[in-house]
Amino acid sequence: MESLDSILEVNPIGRQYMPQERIVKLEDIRSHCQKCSLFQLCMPMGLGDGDLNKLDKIIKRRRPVEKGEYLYRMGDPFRSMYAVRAGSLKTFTTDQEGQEQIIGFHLPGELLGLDAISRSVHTCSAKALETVSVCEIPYERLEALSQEIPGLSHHLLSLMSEELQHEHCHMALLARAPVESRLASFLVQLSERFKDRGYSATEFNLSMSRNDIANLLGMAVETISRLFSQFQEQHLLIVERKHIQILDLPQLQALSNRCNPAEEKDENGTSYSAS
Amino acid sequence: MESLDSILEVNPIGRQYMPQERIVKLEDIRSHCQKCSLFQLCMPMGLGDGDLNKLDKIIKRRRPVEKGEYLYRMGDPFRSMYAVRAGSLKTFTTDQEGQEQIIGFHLPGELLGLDAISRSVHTCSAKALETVSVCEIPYERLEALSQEIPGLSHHLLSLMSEELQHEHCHMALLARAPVESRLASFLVQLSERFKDRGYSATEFNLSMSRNDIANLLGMAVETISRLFSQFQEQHLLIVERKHIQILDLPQLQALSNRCNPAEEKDENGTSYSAS
DNA sequence: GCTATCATTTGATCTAGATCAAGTGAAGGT
DNA sequence: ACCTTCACTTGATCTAGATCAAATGATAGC
Repeated sequence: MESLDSILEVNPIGRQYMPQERIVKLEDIRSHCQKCSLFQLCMPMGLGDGDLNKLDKIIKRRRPVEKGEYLYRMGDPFRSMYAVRAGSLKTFTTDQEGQEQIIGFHLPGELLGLDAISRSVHTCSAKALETVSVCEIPYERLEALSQEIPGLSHHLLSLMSEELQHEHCHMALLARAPVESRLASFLVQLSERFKDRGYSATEFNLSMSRNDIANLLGMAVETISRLFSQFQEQHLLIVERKHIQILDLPQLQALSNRCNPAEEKDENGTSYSAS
Repeated sequence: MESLDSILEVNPIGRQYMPQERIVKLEDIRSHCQKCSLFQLCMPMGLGDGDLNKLDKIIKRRRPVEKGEYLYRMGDPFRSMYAVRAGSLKTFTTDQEGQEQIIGFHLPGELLGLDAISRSVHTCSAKALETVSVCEIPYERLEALSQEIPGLSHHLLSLMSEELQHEHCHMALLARAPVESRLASFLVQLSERFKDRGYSATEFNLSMSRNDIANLLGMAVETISRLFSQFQEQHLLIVERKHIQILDLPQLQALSNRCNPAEEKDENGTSYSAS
């Protein structure tokens, strides 16, 4: 019996968002972090075989989550973190008026749920954008394990710290960037994430609706639509429905004037002036 | 010789932003987490005396950072975290064009630097808004300590998770909220933080400029100014220069329609529809 | 295959909030 | 005490992007 890993691996480029065609019997699956092609993404530490086995043992597999279903909801008790194996999700909060605010989209190899640690309650909801397969990692056991495996808790901190950095960029985007930069930035980021996962950086499918993109980027659906058309006219990309082909990645990167480290240029004298 | 703790404690309400009037000789200060009035804020774990002493030993005190000076800069190697003892700072990133994006303001009892863990380089700069006194916590030693003190690394994770939650709220604010809500939300949050620190929830001084507030909230200075005037006309508050007196906190809370958990109302049938 | 529903596109307006342009007032340096 | 500078306020305009309004195309259920 084939594991989901290999199914994921044989998925042709740009098709990682297609529903799985094969049905995998739950009882036949073992987690096998060691063999998981995503391992480097979700737990990239220098673990020995023994440690890997320990980690392996606490990881549970869940029944795949179908498109539109929740992995967890805001307010649910926090018991586990999740690593995406295949498919994609969105996480979002809901305010008093029921207005949804999307926090992010999550691709294979990414961990979610880390924001719930402090309150032991999920502070956002996670909903499948398409059929999703996840590894469930009971937090209590992970924490116990981190006493045994040095470096594990540093790794978790490191992951959260990266998430914080990413959100800082996103804040800058929402606070200052014009709409073109926002969408460009979104696309460049997606492109990078696909590349990291071994997929094409220039051709992929969007699993989320225009509405979701608009929501994430703090703009109206219509604006997203117009921008896609505009980018296409400018020969930056070709878009057809969910399918994106990027033609001019450098130009998109230029547009997405991201809040990059701005590479230490310490020769400016303005530094110490109070503002 | 008086420690900074007691200086902080005797500061009259609403004056925590005033520069310290006393000069404290560095060599006379011991950290003394045990006696620090802020301890509950920065390290609220159930630590025994032994553990407290261990923590105490690794904490260094730095020369106060004067207004306008940097505690650290984006790109600096990450070696320590910092706990604010007195005064306040802002953290911000700088993009390629030198545009600054403020991430947040930091009050006594708050930790900063956690976002730098993953890259071992600071990803934002921290600048004093007024004279600031901080405890420096060398990260390497803290990490070593977390092997000895169970709960310490959970606490760090918990702190970061809270920061993530806060930034999710802030993202929702930037993405959707009208300007009145943004400023109201900012003020309500400040009020809560002051209250948590034992200060007045309704009367305080802003250590940051209108410009900084505008930057944080993604709007123009002029808009901030107009809103302060408007809120004053509506008798929500009295503002004079840096000094704020909140008259109608409930109304401000109502305005700041924050991305609150929206208290589980699970009876809605729309839940499982794909979006 | 047919139909209802929903996502997306495109065009036409409208407006919240930015930008521009003067003032005004505080604070800090000499 | 005076001057310079810089933070803040207030008013007038301008515009990016939202909202409103159709039309079109895709998808799912029957």
